[in-house]
Amino acid sequence: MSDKSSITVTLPDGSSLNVPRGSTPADVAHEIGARLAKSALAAKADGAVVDLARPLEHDVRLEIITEKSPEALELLRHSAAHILATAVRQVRPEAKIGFGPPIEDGFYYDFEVNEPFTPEELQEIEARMREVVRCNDPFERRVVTKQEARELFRDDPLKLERLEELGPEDVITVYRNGPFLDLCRGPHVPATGAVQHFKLLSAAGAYWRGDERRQMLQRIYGTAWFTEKDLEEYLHRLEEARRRDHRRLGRELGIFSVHPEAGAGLIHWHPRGALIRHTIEEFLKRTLLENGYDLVYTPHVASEELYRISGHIPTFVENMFAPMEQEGSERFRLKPMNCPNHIMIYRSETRSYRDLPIRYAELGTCYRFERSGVLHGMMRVRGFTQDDAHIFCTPEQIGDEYMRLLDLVGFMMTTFGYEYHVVLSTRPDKAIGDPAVYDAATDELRRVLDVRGLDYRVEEGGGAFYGPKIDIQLVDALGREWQGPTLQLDFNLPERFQLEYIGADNKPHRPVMIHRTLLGSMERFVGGLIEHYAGAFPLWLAPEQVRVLPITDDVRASAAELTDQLRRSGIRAHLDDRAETLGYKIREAETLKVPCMAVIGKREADAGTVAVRRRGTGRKQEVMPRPELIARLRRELESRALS
RNA sequence: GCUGACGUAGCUCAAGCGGUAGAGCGGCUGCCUUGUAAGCAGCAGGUUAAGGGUUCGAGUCCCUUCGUCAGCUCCA
Repeated sequence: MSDKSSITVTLPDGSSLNVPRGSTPADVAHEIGARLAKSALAAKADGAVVDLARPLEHDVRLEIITEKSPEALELLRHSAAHILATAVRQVRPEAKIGFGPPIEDGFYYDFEVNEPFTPEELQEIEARMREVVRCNDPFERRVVTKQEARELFRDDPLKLERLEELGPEDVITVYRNGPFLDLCRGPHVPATGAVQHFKLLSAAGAYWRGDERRQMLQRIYGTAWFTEKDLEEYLHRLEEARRRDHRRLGRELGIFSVHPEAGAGLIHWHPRGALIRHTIEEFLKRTLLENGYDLVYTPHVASEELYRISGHIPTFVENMFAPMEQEGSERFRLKPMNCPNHIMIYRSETRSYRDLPIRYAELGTCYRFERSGVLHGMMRVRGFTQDDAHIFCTPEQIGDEYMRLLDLVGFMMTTFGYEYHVVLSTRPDKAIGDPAVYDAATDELRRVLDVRGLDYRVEEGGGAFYGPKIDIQLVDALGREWQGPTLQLDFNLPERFQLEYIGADNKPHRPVMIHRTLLGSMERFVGGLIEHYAGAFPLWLAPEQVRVLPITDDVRASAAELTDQLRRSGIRAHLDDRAETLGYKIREAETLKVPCMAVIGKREADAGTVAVRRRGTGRKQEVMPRPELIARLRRELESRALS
């Protein structure tokens, strides 16, 4: 119990402390120990993160935030953003300040400036930031009235705009560090000196408030960490991502190319890439047939009428290629998606409840006119082949179908070596139809996820207007997340196309549809795999599985024979009988990331053996009888082993 | 689409203030017959992205178009 002049502070370990009213978390940290006082950055008071210098007025549960705390990096980066703005104001006194939040792995700050920042200027700004850090100015919080704030930011129109959105119930706070003052909710680290390990990364335009109709500001990105080691590790991760870039590896490994003459965003699959794709497609189709899907093919163009019925015109037009005009004919469109065509097939006969579920799958090639600025290697293109399927079923079958889908997703992702997260998206405000139907379906998806024991995140209101969905987020070898499979329920298209099936009651009923993709598009999926594997595809996917390397011309025949044996066993093998040294041939095979090198010298030719060197293992070779090599490779292929 | 940067041989990159476009790798030819990540030599390869302009003279300066990259906005 505390009297009027003191308050009780309860610490995370359950112990409590009496301190004078108005003490700060810094005081409390000091009370606990000198070490903690030194490492304290901020505090969590009754769950809310506050500054170390914020006076405590009531009894409170208090937790001191240090580098180790989960909130700490965000705090550090937010303060780093202020330091950035401080420096920018020195270099560009005219700069108007926008927002400067922490983001994953770093921070940014948006400025309205007369001229965009140059790379050299970024270096200068970074140098000035180090000055600001050296000054170790405290971050001082102050509560102000709206009128005061208007006065303080009278030269910063962007801040004023934000200010006017604050309501009377909002506490308006400003933070000062040295010469720099910002309208900011905080909290911050105690002083600029806490931000030691940082680097500015890039500058680029960014629309004010993310609205392309508003003016473009100049955004500077940076990263900040608590230790030099963390910073270096992060920069190393960026480097690693560059090293794995599918655009670079795609060219070096002979996987794909794009050509201005042929059109931006249109992928040309080279033989090696085509073989990877073929292997995946074959595996996928076999799996789908085993799982009760029917394969279909539908045309690449369709009459505009189809998209008027589906509703894609007008909602999707800006993503579609312009119509093709034909004399004496209706207008045609390149298809941007496969669903309307699959619906045509469904509608081609009267369906009975006994036929359902019907699962149509197609590797359907679609074309979308993506805005030029978004094109990116194989990941974002204008022509792509979707691993698409549409399941038509009764409302009662939804749960069962999702159960099967989740199993299939798990199988596929494990096969390619991806970890994944599951996200359930629920009804948004703009949803059509009976909310009860939408919610019941959502509950069913929830139940299915629970039955399968999957951990999942819920994105409230994140669903499409036409139905809830389950999204799968892939985690690749670098820990980056990618949009993976999506399992989208649709109440809308069956309605628009007036789909029916005859029920057991001999009356027509409306089926529901599930749009699902497991791999997304072949382009994006293979692009992702290149980066996931860093170009080193596992044996079963590698376009060239074995390279046979004769050391001299004398053993060429023996090596050619082995190549034939491998090929007859269903192994993709090539003979490299060029007049080059073994070292040269090995270097090239390693560069192309061929999983297995089979070396034949005089010893091996005489003994009928082969010296096997696996990719990336250096000089460690293993000599074995040739049938054994074939048997081992066969086993590895059949298991689709990942390494 | 927007902002900025960039576009030189197949690839990676050079070419003060505007003054005859170079190198390595790769390719081809020949020699070498090679034992675990680059053997030696020679040769070919360019309307400097395309188009226009300024200039005695443009890879270099200006404009337009196309493309690429970093972001923004938007999505398989």
